[in-house]
Amino acid sequence: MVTIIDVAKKANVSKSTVSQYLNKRYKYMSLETKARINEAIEELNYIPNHVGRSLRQKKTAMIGVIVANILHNFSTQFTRGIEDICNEHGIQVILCNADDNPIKERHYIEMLKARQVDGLFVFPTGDNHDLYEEMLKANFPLVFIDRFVDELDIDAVLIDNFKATSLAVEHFKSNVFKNMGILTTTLVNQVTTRIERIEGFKKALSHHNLPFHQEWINGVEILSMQRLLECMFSKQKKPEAILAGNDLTLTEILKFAKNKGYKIPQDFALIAIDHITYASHYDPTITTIVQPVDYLTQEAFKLMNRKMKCKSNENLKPKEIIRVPPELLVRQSSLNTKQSKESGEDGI
Amino acid sequence: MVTIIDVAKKANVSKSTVSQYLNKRYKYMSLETKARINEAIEELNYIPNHVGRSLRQKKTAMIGVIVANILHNFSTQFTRGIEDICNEHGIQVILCNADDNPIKERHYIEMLKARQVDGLFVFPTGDNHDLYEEMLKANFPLVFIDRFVDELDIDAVLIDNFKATSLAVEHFKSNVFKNMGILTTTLVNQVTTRIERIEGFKKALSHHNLPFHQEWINGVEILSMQRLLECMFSKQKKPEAILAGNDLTLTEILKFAKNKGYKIPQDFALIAIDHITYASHYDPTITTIVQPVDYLTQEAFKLMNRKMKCKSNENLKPKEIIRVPPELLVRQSSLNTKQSKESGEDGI
DNA sequence: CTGAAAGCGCTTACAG
DNA sequence: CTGAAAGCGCTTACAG
Repeated sequence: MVTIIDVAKKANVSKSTVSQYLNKRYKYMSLETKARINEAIEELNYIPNHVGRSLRQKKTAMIGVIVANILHNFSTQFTRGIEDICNEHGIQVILCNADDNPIKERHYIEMLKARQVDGLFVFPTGDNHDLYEEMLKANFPLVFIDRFVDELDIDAVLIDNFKATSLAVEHFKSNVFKNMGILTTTLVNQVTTRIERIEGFKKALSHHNLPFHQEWINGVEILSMQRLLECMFSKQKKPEAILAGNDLTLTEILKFAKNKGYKIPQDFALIAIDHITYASHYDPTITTIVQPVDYLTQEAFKLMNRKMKCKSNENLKPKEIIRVPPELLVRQSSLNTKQSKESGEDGI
Repeated sequence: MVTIIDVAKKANVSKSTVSQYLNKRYKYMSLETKARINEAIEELNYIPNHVGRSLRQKKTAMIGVIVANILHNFSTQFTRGIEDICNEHGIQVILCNADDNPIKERHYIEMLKARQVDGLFVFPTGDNHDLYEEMLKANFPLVFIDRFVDELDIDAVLIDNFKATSLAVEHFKSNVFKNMGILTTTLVNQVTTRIERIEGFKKALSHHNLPFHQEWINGVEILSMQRLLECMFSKQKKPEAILAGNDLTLTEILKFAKNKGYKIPQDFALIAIDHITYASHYDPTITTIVQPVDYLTQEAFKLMNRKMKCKSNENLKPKEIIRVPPELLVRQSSLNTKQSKESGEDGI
């Protein structure tokens, strides 16, 4: 392992000077010295040890990302996006998957703090308020993604869930569907997301004077979804249109339709929130409401960057919740075949 | 920030003793000292700084994973699996996406080495032989995944491509398809994977005395696939069955079928290599050849672990290429509707 | 059973 | 314009 001392010896300077060179502080450096150091580095194939630097500088140029559940496509999208941006800034990303498990989340937060990451993006599982609060007090750069915690003044970036649900309801309405429901995943602690999507859906129904059916408004665990759907569709009165709250829910609904022989959109119309890889070639093509992930990651990074830069609490703005606007991509699954015969934007 | 010195002061011992405690070397430690240190740690809410430890111990308990292209589902599967195992061993994973770009790959390798990762899993893009060789010489723990480089003695873990392609060919044959083709992605440098799947396919054809059609055996860039498929299907003689070399290729084939109105398996049968999320509820359900990811990650970790443990070259085994056996999951897309009416294993 | 000292590879005032 | 010294937070022989 070649170190800064080896370079210094070879170039006949002190390690201080080599360090100046490495940090591009050329101001007072003679061209000749610069050239000699450069040469030594090349010859020795020297790569500065980031651990030494991190210890001394008390920063690591690493940030942690703890996703609640890596199986959601959105987690992967966010990770890719943020990694790209961080990479441009010389920051490395450590990815952790809490698996919807607050205990794992706690473990990762502690691990990442021990590793002295400069900041943390968390999709909070919602059960480690003491840890969050501690980090907040210590002024540790922390940004929540996709979810936030009401009681804590921690910044967050997330989709505008009210906009998303109302886009869905309006689109269903304009396709002359009246009786609609929403299905989404939920865990006991993910209060915000669940409340927002479900509340947003209810609000939109009432705003548009659409009938309200409590039994079609559900947030349940993935494992209960087949049973719930069977139950819903065994009744006399069935929903005409369903909004899937996320990609994993969509999978369950499609499985259900396939197994029971329901045709979409003839038997029920369908919209899914989230980017769905196969949306444009599924049969039928699937109407989706997508998050502008690029914009979202940019905003998230901006927030983080500001926090990483300011050391004192003083120049901090109050809690900021950034809501990015979702977009409706109309395809076949949500079109009323009895009313209109046009196909989706990139359909058949 | 509380350090080991704060703990030492509070517990009235030296920092050496605290360090012994932290490293669970209790052998010569009085119970009373132990209790005092434990108490001090609790009270101060002390978390040992991993950077200091890393610098001193010359190891970081971090490993890097550089995937060639994160869009392949297999990359995500591998990452999840290896992260789980590493986590059990107290190792953190840093994930990087080379985006099929050797320049990015080089950049990441250098970055991760500067960060002193203890080992590296790489899905090699195939164009940084000098770097690989350098690491090999330096006895740096390096394991290739999914691909390997012929000329270099670097261990690798990958699917048995010959088995995979022959499973597909045999299954097609037993469904009385004769005229089959293979389509897969390729980049100039991914020589091994491409050769193996294409060679394996050819071998299986000849082994089973099946007709060989050079024009149906292709490895091209994703962006050229639609054009290629159009061309293939515009000819008088069309393939009866197609093997998709991976998930991204499958997407292109499904898009093509959808856009051109081809029915699967009536117009052509289809098998895909890789785990496909929607395989079991797509219409038709899709026959796949999946990699045993758990087994694969375990083998990969075992190799890595062995390399991380032995310092000298001496007790190293010669180059090891571990090939994990793929599994065929029969569903509807590959069944000959003219011959048999049974449906897939988990289909309608 | 415990502590003083050295050192991991860097950076950063500061002196000259 | 360059270098000596101190120190970041740990661990590890070694001494007692």
